[in-house]
This record gives sequence, C-alpha cells and structure tokens, in this order.
Amino acid sequence: MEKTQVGIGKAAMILKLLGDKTRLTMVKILETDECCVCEFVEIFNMSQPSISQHLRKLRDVGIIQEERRGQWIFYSLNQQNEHYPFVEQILAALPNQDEKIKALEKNGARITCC
Amino acid sequence: MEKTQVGIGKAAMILKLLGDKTRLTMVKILETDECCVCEFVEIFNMSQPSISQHLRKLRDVGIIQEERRGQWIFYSLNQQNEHYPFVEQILAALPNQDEKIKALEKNGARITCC
DNA sequence: TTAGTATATAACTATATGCTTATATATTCA
DNA sequence: TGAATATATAAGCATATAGTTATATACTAA
Repeated sequence: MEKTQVGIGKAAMILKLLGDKTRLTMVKILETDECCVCEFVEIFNMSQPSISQHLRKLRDVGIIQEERRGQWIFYSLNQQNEHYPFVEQILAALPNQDEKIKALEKNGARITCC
Repeated sequence: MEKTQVGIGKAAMILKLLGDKTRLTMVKILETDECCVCEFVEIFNMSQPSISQHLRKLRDVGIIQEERRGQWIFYSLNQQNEHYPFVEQILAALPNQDEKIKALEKNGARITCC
C-alpha cells in the first residue's frame, strides 16, 4: 500500500493552518457537513469577518472549496485537493463534531437551501 | 481497529507545533535518529538558541524527550507520550530526512558518544 | 581549578496572526 | 428600484512567534 507523501514544506503549511482550534474544528465539521458562513458564525459565536478570514485561508491552500447557492456560499472539504488524503488522515483521529450541527438544527439556524 | 482519538484542542496545539518547517523536520529526523542540539545547529544552519527554543517547545508538550550523555543532551521522539500515535501517523506521510544525517556524517559533524 | 565545549535562558526585535470595526459587494425579494 | 440579508475586504490593534545577541549553567579534561 502506498503511503501519502507530502513535501515537508507543504506539510508544515497545512499543519500550521490546521493548528488553530477554530479552523481545525471547521474542517472537521466540513468533513461530514457542508456549511455556510453564517452557520459558522453561529457555531463559533464569533464575528462574521473573523469566520470569513479563517475560511479564506483554508480555501487559499485548497483544503476547502466554496460554492454559491443563491444567497449563501457553502463551503465543503475539497476532496480533489492533492493533499486531501493527508488532511483526511488527520481528521480521522479527531472526535466527531456532529453535536454542533445538531445544535444548529435545534435552534433553527441550520440553512437548508436548494 | 481502534482509531487514534485526540481532543480537538490538544490536536490543534500539536498541529500548531508541527506547523513550523524547522520543528516538523526536527521531529521527522528524531523519528529515526537521536540528535543533540549541536547537530541540529549544523543541519539547519541556525543559531544554537533558536534550535534550543524549538526543542523546548516540542519537549514541553511531550512530543520529544531529552537525555543527557556526558557533555551532550540527546533528543528523541517520546514514544511513551499519550499522543505519540497521532504524531507518528503524521510523520509517516512525510519524506525521509536521512540525507541530513548522512550529510552530518560526511563532514564529520555527527556526534556518537557512549 | 581553569579553559573549552554544549546547552539553556533572558531580553529584545521584527514580523505574523487573529480579532475587531467599518465598509464594499452580491444576491433576493417586495 | 430599494431594503434586507449574506459574504468579503480593508484597516487597525494587541498578542504571539521566531529569530537574534548576550549571558548563565553544566559538564569535560588538562
């Protein structure tokens, strides 16, 4: 079986990005659920620009991708990314963040468009 | 098979530490070879205090351990650490750094004590 | 004990980071 | 078209980070 191989420099860049609790949690959530910015604002109880800036960093290196649907922009894990297997392997070691999505649904803040 | 489980906060802390090219390379080297501070100074062509400070951060969270042998303090990967499997899984995806040790041996800078 | 070598720590500096507020852009819908 | 909503970007600020130089500590060997 071939192992994922990632250059040291690129790996360090990815790990630095994931080395922030907010971003790491975002990516773990996106592993199973698409989310839009306003949902993350709700989940993290953080300002909208702050959320947008975290998402941009993750998108800039290709870890996540965006897709506009009507008014909202939905983010998801970019499985086509060259380093997706590396990221996925890390996420696999982390506890599920389902309760965060469940909490959104519970208080009616979950966006289900299209 | 049980998967490694690491809390999100602790994982973020570990990833942040590994998210620096110097530290990530150090840890990858320590995966296979013990090294002392002066060897890292040689390998990274960086000041001794800078190397010491990186090693201290890694040691403070238990990723690596130190052992004095005579004049030198040798560092190694701490396989007893609670989160060693998580770290090891990340290292497995990285290219071998053997040439760095080989280069040390070649120019006679490799320390082999005791 | 003294000189030399290895390592750690302290103090400082420049840059990076994460957040905030203010504002711009894009879409929807009345 | 204009108001409301969602998102992005710009600018500013406080703190964190990674490096430096200077100095302290620890061990070795003469």
